[in-house]
Amino acid sequence: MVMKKRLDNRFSSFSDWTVPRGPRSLRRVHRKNDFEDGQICAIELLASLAGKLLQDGESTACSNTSDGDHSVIGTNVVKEEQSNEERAFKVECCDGGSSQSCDLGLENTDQKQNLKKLQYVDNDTVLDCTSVVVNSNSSGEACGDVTPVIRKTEFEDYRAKPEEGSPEFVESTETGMKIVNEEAHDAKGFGIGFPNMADSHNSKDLNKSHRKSPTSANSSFKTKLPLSTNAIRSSFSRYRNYFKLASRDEDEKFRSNKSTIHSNSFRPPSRIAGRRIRKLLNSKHWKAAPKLKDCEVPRSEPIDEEARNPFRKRKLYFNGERCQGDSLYKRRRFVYRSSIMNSDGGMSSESVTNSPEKSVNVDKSGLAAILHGASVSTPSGQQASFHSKDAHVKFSIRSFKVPELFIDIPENATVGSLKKIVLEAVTAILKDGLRVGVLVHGNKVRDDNRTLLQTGLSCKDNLDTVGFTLEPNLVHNITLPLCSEDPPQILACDMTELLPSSPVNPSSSGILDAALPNTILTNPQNQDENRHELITTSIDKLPDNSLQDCKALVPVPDMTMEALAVVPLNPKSKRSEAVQRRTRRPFSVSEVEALVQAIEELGTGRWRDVKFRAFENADHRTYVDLKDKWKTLVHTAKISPQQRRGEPVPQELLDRVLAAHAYWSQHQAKQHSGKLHQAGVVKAIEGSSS
DNA sequence: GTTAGGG
DNA sequence: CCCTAAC
Repeated sequence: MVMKKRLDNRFSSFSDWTVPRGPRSLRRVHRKNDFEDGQICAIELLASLAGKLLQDGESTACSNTSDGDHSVIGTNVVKEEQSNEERAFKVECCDGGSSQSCDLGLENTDQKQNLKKLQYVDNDTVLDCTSVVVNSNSSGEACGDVTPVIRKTEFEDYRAKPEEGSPEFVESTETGMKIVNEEAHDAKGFGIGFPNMADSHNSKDLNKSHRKSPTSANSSFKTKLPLSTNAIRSSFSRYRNYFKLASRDEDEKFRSNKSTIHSNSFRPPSRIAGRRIRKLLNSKHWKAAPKLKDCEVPRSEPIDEEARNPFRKRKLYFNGERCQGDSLYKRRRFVYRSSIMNSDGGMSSESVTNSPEKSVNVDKSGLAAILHGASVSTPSGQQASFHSKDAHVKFSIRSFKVPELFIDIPENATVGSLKKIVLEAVTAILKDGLRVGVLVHGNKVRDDNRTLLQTGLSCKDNLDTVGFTLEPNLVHNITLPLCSEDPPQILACDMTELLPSSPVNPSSSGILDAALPNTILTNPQNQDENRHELITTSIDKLPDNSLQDCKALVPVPDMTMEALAVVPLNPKSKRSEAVQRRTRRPFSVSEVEALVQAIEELGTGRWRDVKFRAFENADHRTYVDLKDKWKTLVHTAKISPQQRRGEPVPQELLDRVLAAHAYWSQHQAKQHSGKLHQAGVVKAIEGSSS
């Protein structure tokens, strides 16, 4: 009876929760679990957590009245008190974490003293929930007992979809990334998911229904990411791979159920928006330093600890920030990234975006290194023979471009501390070891066995087409201590230089397609000359505590997609250009089909609607993109097949394109497009194509 | 914020 | 894809 009461209470409290943004769908999913098959897990969790709390209680002097309240649970007094607690706890964990963990909180937060600790535990728990893959050592934190359970449920939850039954799925981040990677390159991946998309076209309400009742585990992750702010993401950094693994393709390409896109308040920052912000920032640079005061959270960590490792504090900070809800979300707009360019010798605020989308969509990330003025000499003796050992190609790298860094630092932090942070971040990025990837004409050369000659890198003329990428050494990710939160940052480096014996592992060449774990850099210790070269700005020696105020320094891998895009090899083109072009993402046939269908139904001139209808969850596709694609599609359909390039679009689709184009051209889609027309369109199209 | 169209 | 004018 008591139990029932408690449960009821708990459930009702759920509905009262007002978690800002994305978390909703997330919670929905989790709640579903609770109701259906998650009961046991939840209870297990509770038990585990309770046990853990008790253990911790010994040292924290927190009383365990949890036993006592069973008897009074039903009383108004207790109830009210509880609700307060709940509220408090809610604030603590409303980051959109699993409802399970929140449940736990409710059950175990009888003591206010426990709140703090609980919060800590819960945060860890949440983190672990999302990790699944990462080592669970959890650095001996209180979550030790709890995480496994959560992990299990979470894992099973979404596991069913992405990669069922793959043992390695849970074994390592690296594996996860690989899997993602494979999927990313597997056209089938999309094909599998597409049916859903196609189906949705038949029902305008589908999206809505999806939102109302997410059915795929993917959605949970989908929403999860958007939820997190940069700061949050940084906290989740090491789990990024996991996210990717679970949802990247589906989330990105398929129409998973994201409910936020329509919401202005929580619209996944589109690139457009990002650019806008970026532009804004460019003009305002550091003025937009976030005000973190209201975000401050009680720190459970000793000062000296913070001083010792300033970055650790970030975790706490982020945990706290996650509680900020909307304000936090809004505030993220003020978070900026900065990039360090050796050419300038300084750093410049470059962009502010931190779209979850980006994090999800990132294909390539890293640090861009540009090799300017690469010089290549082709020995005269170089013959056509691929085995010529005498021929040499010489490269020289003049500069590297460091990838964007995400820095979240309080206004009152000193410039010196900022410098130090930047330096540490950069060094940390580099210290973890990098792999070099070679790009030719923007395409990655995966076969290490190919010779330069074969690759076309033996002649000067082709040197401009060579690019290099620095890939994180994934091995490090796996061994990262839970607390250190310092996943290696990915560097996309673009140098015109190429080392013949670059240690690129062909098998892992796909790494770039997996998002790198977002990481907070810590303890950059290895600083070699080369690294220092990256920053010409002198860095004042600061006392360790000078960093005390540093909230976070995070390399933001997710932005990588854009930031990492290999810098144009052509030195003359735009080397100093801060804003880099988005990486090209050719539309797949499935996407084209979705687009065509949407146009057939909606007509042209309603690109926003088309976006929401057919690409709502493809964050990397803006309606402008769709419009442009349609434009090219129409053009493609008009030209001869011989003139077409890229992935061939089925003639059937092109026919539909022409038909739809013709129809809507005539019917002024923009004005009165409606359901009335739809039937006609389809009809006309059918007639024309048959 | 969207559209439309040139680049 | 980007950029912008126009709405």
